[in-house]
Amino acid sequence: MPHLTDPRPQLTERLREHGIGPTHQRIEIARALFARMTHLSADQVLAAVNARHAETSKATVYNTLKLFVEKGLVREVIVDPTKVFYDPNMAPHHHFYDVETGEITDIEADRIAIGGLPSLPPGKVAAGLDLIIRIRSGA
Amino acid sequence: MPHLTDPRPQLTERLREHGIGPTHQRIEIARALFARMTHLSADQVLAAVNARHAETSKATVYNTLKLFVEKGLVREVIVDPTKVFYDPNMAPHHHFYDVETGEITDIEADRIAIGGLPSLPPGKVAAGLDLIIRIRSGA
DNA sequence: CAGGAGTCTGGACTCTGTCTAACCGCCCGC
DNA sequence: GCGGGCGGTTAGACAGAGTCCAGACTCCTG
Ligand SMILES: [Mn+2]
Ligand SMILES: [Mn+2]
Ligand SMILES: [Zn+2]
Ligand SMILES: [Zn+2]
Repeated sequence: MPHLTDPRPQLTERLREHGIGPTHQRIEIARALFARMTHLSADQVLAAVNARHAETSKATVYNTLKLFVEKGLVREVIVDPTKVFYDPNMAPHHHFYDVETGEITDIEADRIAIGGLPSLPPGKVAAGLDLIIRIRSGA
Repeated sequence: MPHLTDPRPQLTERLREHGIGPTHQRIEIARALFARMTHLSADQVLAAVNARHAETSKATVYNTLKLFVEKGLVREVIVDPTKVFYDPNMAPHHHFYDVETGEITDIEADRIAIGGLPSLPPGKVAAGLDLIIRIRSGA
């Protein structure tokens, strides 16, 4: 009996709740994201999942991350022009992005008030609102 | 005598104000951006500059856009995970991003009030604040 | 005219992400 | 048990954005 509870049954349940068939690879990818609760790139997910021994291909990591986004299990964070990060925190929130280190930090949404949002162009609906505060080490 | 005034002297002056030596290629790249006053990708700049006949290499377009950003002549807009857009509008402002068409539209900064910004991590200074409203065609 | 700093360039290269066609594994009907 | 079917996985080829490099060009200066 492991000291800490095995997270896999919880992850399996979470995948099912989102209409995602829980395969071995999908559970491991979800575990990489939800165990750390940090912002990981596809490459970092691939490395994390295959850390002990090769389990999952690059194609499956990309396919699965796209599926997770479609199903609302994780969201994309677009701050670095060279790669997408995946965020297991689905609560409304914003981000600090350190342009020197690449570090991404959450900002709780209710700490920030955004007022006077303009009306959307006709026939359009909002699909998301991203607020990114770019920071660097002090002058 | 051309019907409209030649924009090149004005562009030359603008480059000099930013400490950028005004070469032929740099003037043409600046013209592509400031004549249109829209958000262009590096590829679109390359195409615009070479529309009549080949004038400027891909390497020079990338080098020059990076130089323009360093010198504060234009800014990057990071909304599309596959490419960077360059924005000649340096006034503080935000963006609509249509996730279906890729269209980027400006939102004047003074229409939006952002309150309760959290204190920055210690030793860090703000390098920029980006607000992106992702939109798509209505349900 | 020689030297040198700054700039420009083709093309090779890297990296992220996509695609394809084969393959695997599980379930289900027989 | 046996044969299909079907969703899922895979290696590796491929595509596109962006970088790097070594050579060439431009222009100024001594
Ligand atoms: Mn890129
Ligand atoms: Mn990319
Ligand atoms: Zn986050
Ligand atoms: Zn803009």
